[in-house]
Amino acid sequence: MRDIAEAAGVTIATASRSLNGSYGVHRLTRERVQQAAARLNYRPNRLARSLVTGRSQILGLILSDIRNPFFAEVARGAEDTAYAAGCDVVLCNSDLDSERQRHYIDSLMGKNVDGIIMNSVRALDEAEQRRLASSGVPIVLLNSSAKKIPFSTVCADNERGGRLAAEYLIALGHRHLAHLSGPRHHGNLTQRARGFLQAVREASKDATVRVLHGGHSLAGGYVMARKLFRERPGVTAIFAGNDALAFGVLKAARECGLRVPQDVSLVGFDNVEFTTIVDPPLTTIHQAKYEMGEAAVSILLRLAKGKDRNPEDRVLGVELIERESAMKVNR
Amino acid sequence: MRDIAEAAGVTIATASRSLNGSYGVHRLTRERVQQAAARLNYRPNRLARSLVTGRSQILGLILSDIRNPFFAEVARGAEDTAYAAGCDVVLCNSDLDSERQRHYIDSLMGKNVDGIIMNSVRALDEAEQRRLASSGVPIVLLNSSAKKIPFSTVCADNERGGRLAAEYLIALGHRHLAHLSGPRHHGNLTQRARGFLQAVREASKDATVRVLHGGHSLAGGYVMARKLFRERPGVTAIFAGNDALAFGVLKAARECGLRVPQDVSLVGFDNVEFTTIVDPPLTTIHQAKYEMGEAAVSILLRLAKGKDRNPEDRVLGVELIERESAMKVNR
DNA sequence: CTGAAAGCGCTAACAG
DNA sequence: CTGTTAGCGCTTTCAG
Repeated sequence: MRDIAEAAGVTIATASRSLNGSYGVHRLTRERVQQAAARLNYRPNRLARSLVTGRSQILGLILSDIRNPFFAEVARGAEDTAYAAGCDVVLCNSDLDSERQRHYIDSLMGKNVDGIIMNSVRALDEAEQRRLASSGVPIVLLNSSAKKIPFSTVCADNERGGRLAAEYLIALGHRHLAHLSGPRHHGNLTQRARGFLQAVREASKDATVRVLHGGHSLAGGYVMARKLFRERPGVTAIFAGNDALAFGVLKAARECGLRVPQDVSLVGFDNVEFTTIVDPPLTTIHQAKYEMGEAAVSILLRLAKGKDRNPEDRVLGVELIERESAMKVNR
Repeated sequence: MRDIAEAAGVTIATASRSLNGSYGVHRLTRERVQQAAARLNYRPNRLARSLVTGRSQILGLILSDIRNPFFAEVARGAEDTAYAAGCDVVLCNSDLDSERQRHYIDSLMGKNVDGIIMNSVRALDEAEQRRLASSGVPIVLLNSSAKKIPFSTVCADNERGGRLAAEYLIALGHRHLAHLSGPRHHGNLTQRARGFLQAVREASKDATVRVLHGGHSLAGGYVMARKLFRERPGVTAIFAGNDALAFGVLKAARECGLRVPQDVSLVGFDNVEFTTIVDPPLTTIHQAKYEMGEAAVSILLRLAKGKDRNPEDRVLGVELIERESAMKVNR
């Protein structure tokens, strides 16, 4: 920058003013500076700028695992809107591990990030959560925090999604249900389970539902489904807490010689792209993943502006997508 | 930092030395400083440090689209090794768009990143590529650049993978083949096509292969396959340039009432997780995706160390994974 | 409208 | 072993 100031015959202060929008520079001076900048193909050092302004144009994105297509979609939505706003996003895979989450939070804050998106904060104890919330860095969570700690949140109406699945399966005549729900105390999955169970009870006196816990991805669904099929408890329909789990079920079913949906109906949650190409195409609860990323970033950006710092909760609608993995009960 | 220096009764310089590893601080002094730091829960400002050291502990990752499971896997490998080395990675989705790539390169360099991983640099013209290569920032590409521009590269042996697919299909008796190859001049896909075509020619005089170009993801494969099936050219086997394309083929086949592999055999490339859960499980060429991310970062880190700045080319092996989407030709 | 000067938080010579 | 002093590249008062 010193170079271009010299080349344009001004001081570095005027150069700075010319390059940024700040008013109060003669039009001709500004043009001279800009030309000099272009000629020397000047690239501003954003670190230096951040050091003085206190803002970094960097957002943190702490997710369980980017290999989960759900998160990939959220990440893309987040990145696109960050891009539009001139921000970069740093990607952090936490595996929901508290150690790793702490590391990232520290690291991000040391970089003066303008905000952080986390899919969950449950791995941290309450004191840490409280400290996080009051650190001054805008934070948005991708599940309903439900706690008295004032984080912003963006999430789908998980409970409603669970209800939708239940009502659908009950309407198809199923009475012996199973629900694969991933790890206990996993925010979103827990809410889906709650909605599902409530709706089943409300809809039918004689329905039974067996709830299994395990991993939250394909492998977990596979393991739980194997267990379920081995014990042959006569369930005719399964609601998987997410599509990855449902894919695991599909795999297990094929291996066990069970046909979906003839032998067992299956409903997932998320509506990831692959639901359309598996066989049978998966009936599932749609949630707006890309839009969640968008929403999270836009909240962060608003918060970072500094005006109003009130947390915001945004809940996105869900919708049953009927495909071919569920059918009327046939016994 | 001033605060903890004061609290420990030393100058800020000694504080700095105590907190970093630099030798030459009395053990007791160091301990005092560290305790003070802990007590005031001090968090170093990494931007300030970067400003003076010139290194940022940030890596850039410019990919087409993180929603592609292949890239998600690479990203995870990259992020894990970056994490182990105390680096952050900023995620950039380029869609292979040159404008967006330029933006990210500028932005990353403005942040003094220690290195950049790009899946391809073909969208940039040669002058830009050359400028990039000589910018001083370590760069590694995820395809073989093949150009005289000295980028480091990490990629699978794509040509060999193509050959493997060809030899396999020919051995199964197929003579009327099709290859879905994505966009023209897409580095990796082009190499796979070359290997495939060469091996077909070498293996059989009377084999024909129809090559189609189009998108490089599920939707593209779907469109190409529809076209192919509509024209019914009697092909008995398809080699898709990647698994996403193959999934598109599967979808199109189901819609057209064609059975895989009875009516048409299918081989993919990548071996993403979903190959195991589609029906039929996809026979494909495995490439080490996670390891590519690892390798890319480790090269970057070595280059960033500053010692030897020679570019490095790492090519990872491939392997045919036989599942159920291909069988002996039956006519 | 422009220049001079202070300083963001930290590291790295160079003395002592 | 520790303190003093520059300065990384930029923004931002405060004067003029």
